[in-house]
Amino acid sequence: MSRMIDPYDAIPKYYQLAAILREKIENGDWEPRSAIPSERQLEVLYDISRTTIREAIDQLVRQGYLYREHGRGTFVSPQKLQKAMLDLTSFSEDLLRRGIQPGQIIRSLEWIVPIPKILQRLELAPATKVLRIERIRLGDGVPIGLQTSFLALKEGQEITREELEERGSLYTILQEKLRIIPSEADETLEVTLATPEEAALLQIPAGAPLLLSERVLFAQDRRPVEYVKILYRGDRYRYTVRLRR
Amino acid sequence: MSRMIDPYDAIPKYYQLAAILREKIENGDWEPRSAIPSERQLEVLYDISRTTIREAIDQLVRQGYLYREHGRGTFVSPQKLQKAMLDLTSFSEDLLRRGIQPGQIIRSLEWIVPIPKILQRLELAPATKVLRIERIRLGDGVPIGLQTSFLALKEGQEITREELEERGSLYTILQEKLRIIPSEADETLEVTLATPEEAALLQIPAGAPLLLSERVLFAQDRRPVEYVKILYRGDRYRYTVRLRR
DNA sequence: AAGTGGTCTAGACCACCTT
DNA sequence: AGGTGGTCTAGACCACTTC
Repeated sequence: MSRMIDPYDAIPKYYQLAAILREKIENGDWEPRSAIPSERQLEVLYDISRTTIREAIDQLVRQGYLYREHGRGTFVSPQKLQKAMLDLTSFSEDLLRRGIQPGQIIRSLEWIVPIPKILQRLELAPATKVLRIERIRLGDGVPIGLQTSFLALKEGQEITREELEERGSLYTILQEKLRIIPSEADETLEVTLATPEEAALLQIPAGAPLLLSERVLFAQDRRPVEYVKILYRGDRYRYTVRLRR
Repeated sequence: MSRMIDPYDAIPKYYQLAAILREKIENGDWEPRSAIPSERQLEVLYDISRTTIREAIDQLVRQGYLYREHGRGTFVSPQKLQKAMLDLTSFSEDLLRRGIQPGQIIRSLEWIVPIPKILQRLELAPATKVLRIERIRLGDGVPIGLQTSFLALKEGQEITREELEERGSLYTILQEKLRIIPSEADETLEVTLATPEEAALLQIPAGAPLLLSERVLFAQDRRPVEYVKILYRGDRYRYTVRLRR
C-alpha cells in the first residue's frame, strides 16, 4: 500500500485522499478507462467515511481525472499529456507550460486616471486612480506581445518596479504580497492590424495581423482587480482554452 | 415564503433548493454582496439537513452565484447581466446569447477518410471514415464563419442533411438523437489571412484577417466526438470566454 | 441478487470572525 | 461567547447495471 491518510494532519482528509488518488493516476498505476476501487472499498482501505471519499472523488471528477458511471463504477479519464492544465493562467505560467522562457521589458509603471470604459469595467468611480503597467512580453527573448495592465488597488497597496522585475509575474505579487487571489476572468479575443508604433515595438511590419485580448480579472469575492489588454503577434502566438459544460 | 421543497419529487432536494436560491438571486430578492441565511437557518427554513444544504450552495458557488467567507457567511455575487453564461457552447447557442439570429448554409455532408492529423485528434485508426459537414454560418443573415466538422460516430449512428436543416444545431442532434452529451473541449485560436476561396465564401477581400478556431469536443467518458475548424471573419466576430482557477 | 454510484439524515467537532 | 462556514462520521434508502 502506498501513502496513507494522517488523521492528525491539518490538511483535510478528503484533500489528502484526492492527492493520493491523483498520484496513482498520474503515475499510471491505474490504466485509463479502468475502474478505481469502489467507494465502499475505499472506505475500508483508507478508514474514511464514504461522504469524505465522495468529496475527494468529486474534486478529481471536476478536475477531469476521473469520471463516474451510475451503477457501474468510477473510471480513470484518458488524460493524455498536458494533465493539470489550469484554465486561468498568467502570461508567465502560460509560456512556461509550453516550454518557452518568459521575459519582459517594463516600459512604464505609474498611477493614472484611465479612460471611462476601463473605470467602468473595474467598477470604480470617475477620476479614480489606478496603477498602469506597460510591458513588452518576451518568449525565449523574442517580443510576442504588448501588455497593458490597469490595477484597482486599495489605499496602501503598492507594487514597485523592482518587485515586478524580480518576481516576473504580476499574479505572484497579487497573491503573495497583497493576498488577492485571482479566481475568475472574462476574456474577449479579436483580430486587429498592427499600428506603426505597435509594429515597431513587436518588430513586425505595420499592418500585420494581431490577436487582441482583453481580460477583466476578479478576486474571490468577485471584485474586479485588473483590466488587461494584450496584443499578440499573430505569427508567434496561439491561444488555447479548455472549455467545460 | 416562496416555493418549498417537495420531498416526494424525483428531483433531488439539493437541486430543488439550488433552483429556489438561484431564483431569489436572479429576481434580486437578495442584494449583491448581502449575506443569505446561514446554513443552520436554511436547515430550519426548508427542513433539510445541513449536508444537503451545503451541496446546493456548493453548486451555486461553482456557478458563480454565491461566494463564501469562512466565519462570516455566504454572500450573493454581484453578477451584473450575462448571468448563466455557459462555457462550452455551440455556435448557435453562442449567437443566440448575443441576440443575433443564427443561420447556416450546408455546403456538404458526407462520409470521408480525413487527413491523419484529424484521425489522430479523434483517436481513430488509420483509414477510418468520419462524417464531414461543411457549413457557412450566418449571423442575422450575413456570413460570419466557415465551419468544417468531422464527427467520430459509431456504427449505426447517422445524421442526415434534413435533420441538420430542421434542428439547426449539431449539439442538439448529438444530445437528443445520439445521446452523446458534450462535456468538455480543447480549443485553440489563432490569426490567419483569407485565401481567395475563403474570401469569396465570406464575402470579404482576399487577404483579410480571420480568426481560426480548432476545437476537439469530448463526451462524458472523454471520448473525442468532433473535430471542428471554424474560420471567423475578423471584422464581425469577437470570441469571449470565462476563465476559472 | 449483488454491487455500484446518487441522495439524504442527524449528529459532531474544528477554525474563523464579530462583539 | 456565539455565530458562521469547514470537515467528518456512521449510518440509511434509492436508482442503475451486471450476472
